Amino acid sequence: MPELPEVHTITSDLKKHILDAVVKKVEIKAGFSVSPSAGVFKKKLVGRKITDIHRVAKNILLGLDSGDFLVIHLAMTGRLLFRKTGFKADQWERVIFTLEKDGKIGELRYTDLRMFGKVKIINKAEYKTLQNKYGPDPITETFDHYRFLELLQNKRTNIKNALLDQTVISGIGNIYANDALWIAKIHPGTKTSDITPPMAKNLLAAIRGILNESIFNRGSTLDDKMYVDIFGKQGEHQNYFRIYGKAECPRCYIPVKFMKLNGRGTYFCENCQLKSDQESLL
DNA sequence: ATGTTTGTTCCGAT
DNA sequence: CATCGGAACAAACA
Repeated sequence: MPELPEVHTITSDLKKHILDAVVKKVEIKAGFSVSPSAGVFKKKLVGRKITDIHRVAKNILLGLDSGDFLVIHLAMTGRLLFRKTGFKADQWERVIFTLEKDGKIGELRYTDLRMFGKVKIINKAEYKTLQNKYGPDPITETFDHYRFLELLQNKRTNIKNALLDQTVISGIGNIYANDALWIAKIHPGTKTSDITPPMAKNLLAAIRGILNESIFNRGSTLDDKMYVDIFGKQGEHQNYFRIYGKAECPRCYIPVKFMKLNGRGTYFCENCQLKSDQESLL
């Protein structure tokens, strides 16, 4: 479930609590695969110190003193939970990392219901490849709406699908794509070729605004409670959704339209989110 | 029981 | 040949 704000929240909390910790033990539960093989994975991890923690797109990266990186992608239902040793078992445990910091022992638990998430060790070269895969990060990189527009113009799809394309702009998922388009008053089905410079400018500002607001609110926890922070606490941003999951438009108070666009649930207001061909009539 | 789900990747189609 | 979009991945819930 996590998108950029949720991954950001987890990453910054990890940085506060487990930076400089040493990995004492790694347990991989039956039925879950890590990369490389479980044996190599453990060998590259046990005894290593975590010297750097940051986010790349929706990936959590833990830099090790060996130069390798532990990469965790939570996909739809992954969680990272920081627990005291002996704390009751969590649901859907897949990998347990035992850590020691300042003489204190704790566990970082990777749990994942659907197991779409990825846990792997990569080297420096693979880290470069990972970084290069992604488009600009809307909150950590400085780029303007001209560059954004250029990236969009290279696509032949609708704007919502382009926002979800991590090679165009990274970190946005379905929820924030819906809300950003609503804030920018752009119809999700608008062809990227119909996006004008003012639209790109508004949209980039909307994306940055909504992502930063959600980070302030420590991310969004939906009804299924899948996203929680490393201490098991829910986010608050679900209380501030604009159009995602809504029945009526907060601006127009008319019923929200729902459709499937590229297989993803898409909410929009047909009154205030205009397609560009309609916009030209204004 | 069938349909739905915050993400990504693979493969067939265009 | 590059790009797009649907299916698949797996499990719980309504």
